[in-house]
Amino acid sequence: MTLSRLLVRVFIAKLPVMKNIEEKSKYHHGDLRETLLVVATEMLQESGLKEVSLRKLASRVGVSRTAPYHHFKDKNALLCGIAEKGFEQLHQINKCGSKLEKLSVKERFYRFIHDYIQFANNNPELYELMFGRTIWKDESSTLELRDSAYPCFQFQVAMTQEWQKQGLFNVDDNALRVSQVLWGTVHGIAKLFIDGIYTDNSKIDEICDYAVRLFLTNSKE
Amino acid sequence: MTLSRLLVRVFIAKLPVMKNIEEKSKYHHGDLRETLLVVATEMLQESGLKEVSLRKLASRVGVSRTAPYHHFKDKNALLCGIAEKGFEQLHQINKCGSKLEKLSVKERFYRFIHDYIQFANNNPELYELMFGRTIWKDESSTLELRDSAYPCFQFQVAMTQEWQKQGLFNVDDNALRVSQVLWGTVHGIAKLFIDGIYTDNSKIDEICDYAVRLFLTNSKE
DNA sequence: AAGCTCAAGTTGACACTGTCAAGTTAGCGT
DNA sequence: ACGCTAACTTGACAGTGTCAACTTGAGCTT
Repeated sequence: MTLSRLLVRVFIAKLPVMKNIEEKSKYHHGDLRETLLVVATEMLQESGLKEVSLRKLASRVGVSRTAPYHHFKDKNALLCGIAEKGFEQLHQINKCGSKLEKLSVKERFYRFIHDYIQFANNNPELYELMFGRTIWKDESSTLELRDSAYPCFQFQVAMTQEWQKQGLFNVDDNALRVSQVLWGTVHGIAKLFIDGIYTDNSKIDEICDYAVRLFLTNSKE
Repeated sequence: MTLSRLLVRVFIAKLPVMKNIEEKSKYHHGDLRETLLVVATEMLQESGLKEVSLRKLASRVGVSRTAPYHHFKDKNALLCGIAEKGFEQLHQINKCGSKLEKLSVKERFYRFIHDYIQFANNNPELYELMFGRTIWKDESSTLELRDSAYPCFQFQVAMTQEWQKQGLFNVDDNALRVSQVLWGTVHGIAKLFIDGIYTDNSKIDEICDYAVRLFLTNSKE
């Protein structure tokens, strides 16, 4: 939080735009867009989605209320920008998990489910935003958001195909459909925890275990 | 919508509070609480959660901005009131589905999954409210809400136990955990549709089929 | 070097929100 | 007939997203 903000400052310092090293009298901010994203993400994770307001954000960054509008069409576009980065993170996690070749397929499958729900639970507000209707319903998602989210979705289908090949699921089944059900399951469990309906976080691992078990009792591997 | 509102009016007419049949000069509304719930539900289903504002609601009911505060502590309490009725509906659907004794267990299981997702899809805004963090997170749920939601949750565990007894799932497995995973799956799929991430509604049935298949390939029945 | 352009930043304003405090109305039981 | 009190009212406040109109200043052209 303080660190990430510091990194932005360093980044700013490197830009040719800055006249001198001291940050005084900076009518032009330098890289306001990036700073807004970073600070907004901080606010999101600290106090939740409904606490993120453009005005508070602007004042926290030290800029006027309407300055953000020169970098984001509206609030929704800003939120899409935050979510974008979230999808890159999640995609990264999935890629890492599928590369662990020392593990058996079953173990990798367990790892996927576990890591996914862990990510959601570690970043509840970000996850809420990434998969919430705020940014998806009514065609409100940005093009850039879709560009970062769709590869993440597709990767999950690809993983499912791999699991099918390795005998975890029937190869004849439609991979997209299987993946949609699997994703539904992890998404649903994650949401029920995040939204406060499943309240006992200490049972997360146990529930993941059961999810794996229910899907794999009949697998060949 | 028009019907439900009419019913309320009829209800009002029956109340001794009303001085005369014509609805003029009604400083005291009669049954404002119920009317607010009905009209708010209409607004919710017509235009979505974020379009429901106390002020619009009040003006639509024909009452001053702050009148609702004499029947609901705050906006959250009103929303909880709406959700309450939703849970009673859902509970009813589950009860009906489990009573169809002509069907086989497998068919009843399919029926549960299908009906659940159908309910969510037919009442997307209501479902969003019922299971959203708006009313659940931060201890914001009303006592009355919990009184209507918990039985609904428990019924799903009871159904799971029944399915275990009938050989659909291992009897030795913890029913609560199995039910949590099953519910996670239907909830997740429902949410992904409602929130606009799964967009092709014509594939709902197919996805339900796969969900059932993935869970039941190893069942004894 | 002077001047122009145009993105980046500014203030003021508007309509909307939830909610509180203080006042008014009228139905009920005594 | 009279008050009590729940139900309902208006006024006010702080907060929101967003638009229109204005200012600033960095960088290119001449």
